[in-house]
Amino acid sequence: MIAGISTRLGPADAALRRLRALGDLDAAAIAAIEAASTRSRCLAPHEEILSERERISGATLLLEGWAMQVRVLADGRRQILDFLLPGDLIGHCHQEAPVASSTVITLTRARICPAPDPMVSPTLDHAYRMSLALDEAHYLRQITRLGRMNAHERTLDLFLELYDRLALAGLATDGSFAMPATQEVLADLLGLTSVHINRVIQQMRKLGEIGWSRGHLELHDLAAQRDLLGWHPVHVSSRWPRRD
Amino acid sequence: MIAGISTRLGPADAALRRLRALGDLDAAAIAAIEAASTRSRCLAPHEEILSERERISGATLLLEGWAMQVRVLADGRRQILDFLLPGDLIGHCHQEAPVASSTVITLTRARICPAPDPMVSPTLDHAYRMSLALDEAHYLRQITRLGRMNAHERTLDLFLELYDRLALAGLATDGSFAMPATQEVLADLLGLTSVHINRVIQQMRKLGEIGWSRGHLELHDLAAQRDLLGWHPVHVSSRWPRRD
DNA sequence: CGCCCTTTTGACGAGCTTCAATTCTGGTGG
DNA sequence: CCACCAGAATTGAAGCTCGTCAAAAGGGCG
Repeated sequence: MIAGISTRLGPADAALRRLRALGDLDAAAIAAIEAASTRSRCLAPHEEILSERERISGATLLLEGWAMQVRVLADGRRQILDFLLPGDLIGHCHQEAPVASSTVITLTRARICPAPDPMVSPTLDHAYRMSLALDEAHYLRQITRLGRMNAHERTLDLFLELYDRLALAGLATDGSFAMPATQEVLADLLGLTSVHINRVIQQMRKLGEIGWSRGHLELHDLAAQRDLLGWHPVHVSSRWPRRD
Repeated sequence: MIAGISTRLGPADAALRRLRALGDLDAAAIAAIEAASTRSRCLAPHEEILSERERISGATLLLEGWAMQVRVLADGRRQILDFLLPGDLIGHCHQEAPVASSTVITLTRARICPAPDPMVSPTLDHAYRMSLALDEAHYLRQITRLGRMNAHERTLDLFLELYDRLALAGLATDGSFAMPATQEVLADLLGLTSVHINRVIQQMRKLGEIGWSRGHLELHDLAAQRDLLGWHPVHVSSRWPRRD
């Protein structure tokens, strides 16, 4: 079992919570996820899950821990495209003979398992599609962050995104959550240097916007920060439509 | 007919070429596209095709002209997320009851039609999936551009992307293509100001990297520029697998 | 021909980077 | 239990890229 994660819950617990939040799952879907999670395997930090431009064998479900999609330029500059959190799908895509569009590396110790086939239940298929739509929303948000926000806004906006995403999996409440990324990792995601991120973070602490110590992040006024950044709930689609 | 576009070709010509480049289309697919293109309609520049957070009625196919996915911050800052070029699908997504993830506006005069239902042919369905995968690749490329490239690299990288995308639809050859975007539009896509874009462009002209006048852009050494930026062909998937 | 949008230019300032050194922290072994 | 170590956070000084403001020049279309 991974340190810092409750042992009273099944290994798929957070992931299951997230998928259920994306759409009601029927018994078949839940059983399939629980079955898949028994074939999970544990990864150390910085282990590669997918390699850019290599074939993907099948979709993977991230059960515990964080991972990141990464792209590295010829001269070594690194851009982190997105974080992957418990319950996120890795290498899930739209086509046969798929090829990884980016490298995926664990950030922390992590547990993964093969993602159950969406054919087992239309509700699971729906949840997967929602997950894909959310991925796209995250990319668009990241583009906006990098293109048109300053360092302070980028950092705050990222924290708000992480809070909402982790809350889906039950891993964040009351504006606070476990934050395993280093400032250097944040810098590579936000298109900044770790030195500058550090200065921004210190200012945010001074202003009382956040608290961050020992891997635990606290957002002090969610509502105020959200409308500072023009937040509105991500709403990619309605719930799984029920037949009346 | 739209000025500057050959009148000897059907209105769906460039779009059809692009989709055929994404995977061999069978007769049913081609017929469906040609049928859909007879129900096309013409839009003026700056007309809205989709509105963020509103319901999408169905996917749209861009036949001629350019459009752009846009997001506007509360204080008016604008980020262009991506350009949409002839043959691109608009509002194509993974789920029922879909909601637009961003606003889509025409950049030039444009012609659109309802995208034919992918159910008419598995080859068409495959082309649509390829198109989705390419969209994702464009987002990731845009994130990398904004996060880890300087102004000069961003501009060059964008031009190379546009060249490759337009070439798919037969709208670019020998390193040159019609470029309808203003420098201000480029700035809003590349996360810069139009003043700075202007200075970068002038430098590129002086260095002999590009020529750009009267809406026509020329890249002077594709190969050299490509490996300057670590280019490699976008390869999201194999062609439609043929049954042996 | 004249208007409006786009491009271009200049001067100045701010935000972020770079480099380098120092302090802190959590984990390890004696 | 404490000394030690490596990675992470922090600090300072200096400089460059890019933004801002403002004004002028160009170019296409009615």
